[in-house]
Amino acid sequence: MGSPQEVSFQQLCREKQLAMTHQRLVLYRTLMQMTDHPSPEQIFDRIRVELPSISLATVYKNLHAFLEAGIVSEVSPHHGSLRIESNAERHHHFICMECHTITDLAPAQIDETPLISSVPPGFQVEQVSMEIRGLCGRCSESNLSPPQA
Amino acid sequence: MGSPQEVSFQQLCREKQLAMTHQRLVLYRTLMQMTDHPSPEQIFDRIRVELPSISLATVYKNLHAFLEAGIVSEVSPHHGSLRIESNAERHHHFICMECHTITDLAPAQIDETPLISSVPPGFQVEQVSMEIRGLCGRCSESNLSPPQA
DNA sequence: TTATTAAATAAGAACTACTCTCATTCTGCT
DNA sequence: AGCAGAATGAGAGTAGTTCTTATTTAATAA
Repeated sequence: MGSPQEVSFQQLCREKQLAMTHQRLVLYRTLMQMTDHPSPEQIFDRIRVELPSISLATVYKNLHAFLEAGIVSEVSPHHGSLRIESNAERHHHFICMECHTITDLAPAQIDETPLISSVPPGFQVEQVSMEIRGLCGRCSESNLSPPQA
Repeated sequence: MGSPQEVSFQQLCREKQLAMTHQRLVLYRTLMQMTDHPSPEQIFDRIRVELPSISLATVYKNLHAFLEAGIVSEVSPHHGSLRIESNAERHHHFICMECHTITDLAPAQIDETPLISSVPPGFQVEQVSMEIRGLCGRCSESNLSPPQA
């Protein structure tokens, strides 16, 4: 008992107002080891080796708890459903984290060479796309307004 | 019959080796009007106003046909399932269009100011992320190898 | 340390987004 | 017009995710 990692996770839970359960500790340890952007199912499969009785719903619920607490983040903000792009012009996107709408951004002159150079050898680049995440005008406003009856 | 749009869509279908059906024409027209990155369900709801008997499966099938033909494209390459990011360091992603794996890219020095300036007024920027789509090393290789028994 | 209370868990039902199957209809060619 | 292959509609089937509820567990107070 009391490995450095376990101690720091206990602290993290206290900070984020989360109860420190055994399941959460194992999930946390597993996530820190899986650096390849796993899906909930992949995480579940790996955790079950160590904790055979854990439920998939617990994995999902705690992933959401960790996401809300900022302990981990989400790579793809539109995993819920396919989104179609009919604008063939080169452009970038603004994604609202609240209402999930996607707004096209006017094409900006950006030097992408340093980015493309960071691609490992053997990989084939087809398309570069940039996205900004945040709050759209509408959601930004409604978040500002004080809670009133 | 024979509006300019209809004629050009007929041509497009011929180029892409797709039969020109009434459903496809209406879908195409609808897509060109919806510039807000709609989901298949939203597209279906809108098409049904004009074509009440169309089936959702037809919308999905033709969206895939249009995607393959390059008539439209897809905004989010990971809509299939949630993907977790445990790397808190600032970095960007390479997304393999074949096997859907996500590879972290080493942080590159890029001037993002022109991109951030393109955000409409009233929007709140929280995070800028860049992704490169293409083929990872492994998929790149297996695509090159000649088809043999 | 134990009692209390609120929160977390396991299990499986339910729901949503999407795909498949197949009988019928339509398109493109002759 | 006639034919062959492709597309459609309807609904069943599947995968990923969320909800519900009874039980267990953690955090706090006594």
